[in-house]
Amino acid sequence: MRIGQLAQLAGVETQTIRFYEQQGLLPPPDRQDNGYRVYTEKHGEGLAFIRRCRILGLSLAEIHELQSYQDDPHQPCTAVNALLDDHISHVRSQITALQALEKQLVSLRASCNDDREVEACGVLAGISEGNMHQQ
Amino acid sequence: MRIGQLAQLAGVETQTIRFYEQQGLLPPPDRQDNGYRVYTEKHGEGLAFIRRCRILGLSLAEIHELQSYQDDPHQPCTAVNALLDDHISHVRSQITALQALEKQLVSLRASCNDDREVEACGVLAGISEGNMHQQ
DNA sequence: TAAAACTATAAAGCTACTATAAGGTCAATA
DNA sequence: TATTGACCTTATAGTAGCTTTATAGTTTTA
Ligand SMILES: [Zn+2]
Ligand SMILES: [Zn+2]
Ligand SMILES: [Zn+2]
Ligand SMILES: [Zn+2]
Repeated sequence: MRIGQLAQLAGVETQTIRFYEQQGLLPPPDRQDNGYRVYTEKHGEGLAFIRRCRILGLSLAEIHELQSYQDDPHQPCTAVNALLDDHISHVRSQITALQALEKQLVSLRASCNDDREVEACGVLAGISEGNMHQQ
Repeated sequence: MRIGQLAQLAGVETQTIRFYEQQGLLPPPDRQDNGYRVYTEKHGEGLAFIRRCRILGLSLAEIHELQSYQDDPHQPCTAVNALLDDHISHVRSQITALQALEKQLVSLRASCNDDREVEACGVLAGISEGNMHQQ
């Protein structure tokens, strides 16, 4: 299987596959005489794993870490679970931060109705005057 | 006022100020004979405006847009308000996406207790098997 | 046979900075 | 006077995760 077909199966661009190889997330495949990469089903599974991790918001470094655990199947899986716990708290703190932000933005927006001149815009005034309760 | 003092007042690094100048967000200040930048209070206000926008999560492009509205103070402020509305919906959709993500991650995490081997880890199995209800 | 479609590598671009390098300027000190 | 230290200058590279572009070689199709 060549790179284009693998890309189509996985729903990614060919460059993304080469990028993952370069980053050490996909093992370098064999090459044909002309230099074309030849992929096996294993590569397909590896790529699918990476993509599902990315959909879950895991960084390439976190994926790399998961892969290193997979290479040692008889270790306890504590580290895997811990990685996920950490990631969940990443996500939760992002949510919290964004919710606080949303509140600020909504209150800022409420300080202006349309049909004003820029000079009198409540939004711009709110930003300029800096009466933003931080954090 | 030189760059270091302005930086301290605004709570940013000097490089950040030069960066904003380079990006066209801060007007190029006058220079002393030795080439040092000399800032006025106007620059301080401009920088404070940018920083408050950044705290609100606005991109440099959005800030640039806001500045262009400020240059035309007698226009109606509809566009300003619209920009903020757009940004609020950016933030809201990020929140929604992250909340969905959190759900997936929590359910994935629940599929494993500690004290298993990596081979039998419910988390890794959950990712590998791809039984993730997308979006 | 010639164009279309595919593959290859290398390098730049994206965001919003941050960090590093290599050097010039200035006031105070030894 | 020489030197230290704090400040300033520009230019360049690094961060994350790709995407885009450039340039070129190969295979497939019309
Ligand atoms: Zn994470
Ligand atoms: Zn307004
Ligand atoms: Zn926005
Ligand atoms: Zn586990």
